[in-house]
Amino acid sequence: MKITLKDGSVKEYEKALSAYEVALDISEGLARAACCVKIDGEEADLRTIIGRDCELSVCTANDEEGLAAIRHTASHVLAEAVKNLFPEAKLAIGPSIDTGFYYDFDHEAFSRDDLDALEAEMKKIVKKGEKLEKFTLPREEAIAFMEERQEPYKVELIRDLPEDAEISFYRQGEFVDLCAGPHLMSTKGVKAFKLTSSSMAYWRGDSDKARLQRIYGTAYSKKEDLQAHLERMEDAKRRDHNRLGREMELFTTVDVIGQGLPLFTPKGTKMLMKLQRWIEDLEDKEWGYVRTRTPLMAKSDLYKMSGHWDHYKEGMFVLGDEEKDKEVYALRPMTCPFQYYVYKNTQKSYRDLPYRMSETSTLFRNEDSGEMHGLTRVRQFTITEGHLVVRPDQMVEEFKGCIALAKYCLTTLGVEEDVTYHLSKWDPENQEKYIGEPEVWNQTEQHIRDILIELEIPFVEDVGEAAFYGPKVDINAKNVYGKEDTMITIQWDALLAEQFDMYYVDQNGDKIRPYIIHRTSMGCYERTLAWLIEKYAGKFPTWLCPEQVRVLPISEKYEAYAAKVLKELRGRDIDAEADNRSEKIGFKIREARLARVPYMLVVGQQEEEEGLVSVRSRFAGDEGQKPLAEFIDQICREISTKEIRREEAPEENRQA
RNA sequence: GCUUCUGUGGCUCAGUUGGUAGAGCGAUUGAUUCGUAAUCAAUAGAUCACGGGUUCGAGUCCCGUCAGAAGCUCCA
Repeated sequence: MKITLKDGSVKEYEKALSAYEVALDISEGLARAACCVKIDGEEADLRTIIGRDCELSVCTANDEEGLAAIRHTASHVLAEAVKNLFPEAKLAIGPSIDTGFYYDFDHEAFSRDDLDALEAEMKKIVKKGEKLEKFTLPREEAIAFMEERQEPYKVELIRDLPEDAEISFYRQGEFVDLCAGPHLMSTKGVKAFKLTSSSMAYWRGDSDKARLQRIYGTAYSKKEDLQAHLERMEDAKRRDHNRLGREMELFTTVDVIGQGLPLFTPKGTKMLMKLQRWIEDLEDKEWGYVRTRTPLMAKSDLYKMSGHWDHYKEGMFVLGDEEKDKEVYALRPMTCPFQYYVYKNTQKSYRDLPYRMSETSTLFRNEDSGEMHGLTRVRQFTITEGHLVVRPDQMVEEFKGCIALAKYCLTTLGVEEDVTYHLSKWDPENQEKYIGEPEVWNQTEQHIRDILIELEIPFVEDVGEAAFYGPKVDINAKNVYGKEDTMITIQWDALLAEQFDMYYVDQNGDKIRPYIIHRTSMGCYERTLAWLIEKYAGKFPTWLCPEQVRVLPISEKYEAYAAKVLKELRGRDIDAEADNRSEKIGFKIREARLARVPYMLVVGQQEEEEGLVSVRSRFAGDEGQKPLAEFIDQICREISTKEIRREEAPEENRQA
């Protein structure tokens, strides 16, 4: 029997032996560090008996798979600890996840004190260092075994396994759990762990099923790694837009105004206006868009026509009472039908297409109260919304154009490397959720796939994420805690024109149904701002800063000169302020830094005579003296969006 | 919507077993007019989220409402 190792070398053995024994044969150190193995690319347990030729690689805590095995074992240790301290708790499931692991229990809520007690109990279990043993049972015996132990959730899991599946269990001391593995050889390998939080979770993720208590934790092979992880979480907390954005006075919320309704303060508003002026100019002057302004509300009739009244009424703010009032209105949750009527205002010829409409559009969605979060999930938001009405033969080119525009926006914001592209497809298993024929779906999905491949954009495909009228490209970004949000979406719609009776007249005088692209270029202003705050930790590119230059006279004597400098800066559309307080200059510099102002101009006697200013920048510190005019030109270049591709920011500003 | 946790001056937080509030930063005023990470002093500012309850007495205990956080579910 020949076993090929990761480095290409080959080991030969007479008879079958376990993966662990192979690791031991390679080196004792490796055997000690080993967490699991991959046999011909398949993840497997160290206990797996190898009896044939194969490729074997041993995974340690440095590999994704190895770390997962540690965490998975940690979740079993947690389950054992829970069973020890709370014997009445019922076990559900306990996998490893990106950031650690969790385990769900049917039990009353766990407090922080409970978690601390459980952590202590886990330490005891790890110290005992029981060996984990794997064994399998035939289906009926497995069910009987878990019934006897009074674990109804486990019984349900076994019943749902395929008839021919091997049903495996792991035993550590007294504790036994249904589990496919892989696991460490002993609980001793769970060296550094922490229970981070607990919360409710639904059995099988279904809000109609039982409510369980989930305990989250994280585990590493070394204390230092755990420490580093906890520090990363601390850093994330400092970048969190919901905290930093308030601290920097970009936005606030008020109890009596309501949930999910942020107020933008002058600095935040300035940033939003910079984004808005930039994107509107860009779309209109360089990408051929026309601008619309449509009502924020409409009669219920419109939503009945679009289908929203039946499918989305819960998500809308309805004004009036259907029972009593003759007419009921609702705030709009999207712009689509409004812009369709702009299109329909005049008859269009094939020559008029593509007809690209864009609107800085405020939308309202009545999200459930638990869904709101900072600026990323709100009840009122503004989006660079647009609909392109195109001839079928223009569809591919226009769709490409929308992706190119989105990419350009991301590049200008300096975040193009932080996104992932998704092709969101329909779910053929669930056809009643969508309209249109399967062939059309498969065709359009293939078109989009071809476009992404042609543009050399890496992407993943998600089943069941499409809109009901068509597939889409979603561009997602992660927040500081690793949670993903959609920033930009571009949707292919070959169906809705029919429902709204939209058409154009072709060469032969026939009325033809156009296709529609629903798209955003820069996304939703609130969400984009949140993302920028976290990306740059508040140290925005100069062009986006609400305050770009702060003028600091070293004493009152130079206030006149400072005023002159300020006037010249503002005359060139630079956002500048002067700090004329009678504080020490060092103090004023420190404050400007804390406010994350990118440039400080320290002005005093010498400068006034020679027309110079002393420049300090947020990134580079003291840049020395230069003529005022030269400095102004430099800043103007830096804040011109036409010249921006990417601001060079020091390492500390980049997201991990 | 569900589960848990949280809610004290503008901000960050302290407040021990129930005895009617404290710090730092910030703000204001005065002095200082100063060259690169904190000049000195004084002053103001809190019905302890809101509404009930227990108690001789509640920031502290209980219930409800509102708001925030984490997670679940949802995001057409």
